[in-house]
Amino acid sequence: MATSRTLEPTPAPATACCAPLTGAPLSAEAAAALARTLKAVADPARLRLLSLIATHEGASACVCDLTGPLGLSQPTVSHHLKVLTEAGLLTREKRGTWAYFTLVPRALDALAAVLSSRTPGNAPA
Amino acid sequence: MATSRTLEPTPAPATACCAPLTGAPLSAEAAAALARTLKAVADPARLRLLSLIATHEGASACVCDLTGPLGLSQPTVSHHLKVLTEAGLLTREKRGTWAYFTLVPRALDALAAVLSSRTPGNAPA
DNA sequence: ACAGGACATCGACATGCGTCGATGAAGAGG
DNA sequence: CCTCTTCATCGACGCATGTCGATGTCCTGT
Repeated sequence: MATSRTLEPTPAPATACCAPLTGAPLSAEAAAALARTLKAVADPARLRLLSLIATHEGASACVCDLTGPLGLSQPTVSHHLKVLTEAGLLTREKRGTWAYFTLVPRALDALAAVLSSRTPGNAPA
Repeated sequence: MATSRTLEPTPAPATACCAPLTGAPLSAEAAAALARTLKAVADPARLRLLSLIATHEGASACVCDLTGPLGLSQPTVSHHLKVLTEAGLLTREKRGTWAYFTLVPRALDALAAVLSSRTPGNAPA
């Protein structure tokens, strides 16, 4: 629904950037944004997808490589991959007939940093 | 449905303990357990609850302290606190008429550690 | 004993979400 | 040109979940 069409594939910037969570009370907007990203990860199928892609050769895999291990239909896998991509956790690259999905390196770490009380120390890169 | 009834209030031990996620493919059971804990956190109201309790004096708060800032009804807040408690993220302590909720120190960090590719290095304690 | 406050539970409602089969679009190959 | 494979989208179904008002339980204070 929304207004009309969301053409941008990644409206959410992976995470609310930097909210310690245990440091200061979250605003309603920050909580909603963070929850949206967390909801993308809080699913068994999507967790396994992230894990499968991460451990795959080259850290990238196509849909046909994932339907088997997951035991889900191709449309369902495609749907989950879209959710993860829109959450900023995966990138899609079309190579000929195949679509290869690669996980965004820093995305999961950023999400983890928000949850933990942290002290990130230094910028990783 | 599961089998029948889960009488134990905390069936999930906060997290699947130690699953790098980006290290080896998750099993269906591990993914389900991890998703169950993540689902408890993937909610705006519950994220704000965690944040409010963490930043509260003594890192513990009663229900009456939380309904106001959240803007939700008392039964709803009580429900969310129950979900967080059953996920192993909060502990409930009844003091007289009031019920004080405190967040389990290591729980969020453990969850964050599973998400990030990490390198735990040393036990944080 | 009685009244009042704090919290949990119950039942109900609306919405969201995961899953599938069927169909459509895009490219590779004979 | 035609066919086959790969993937995305559509429509639909059923279950899970967030929210509330009403009610019940426990404790405190008069």
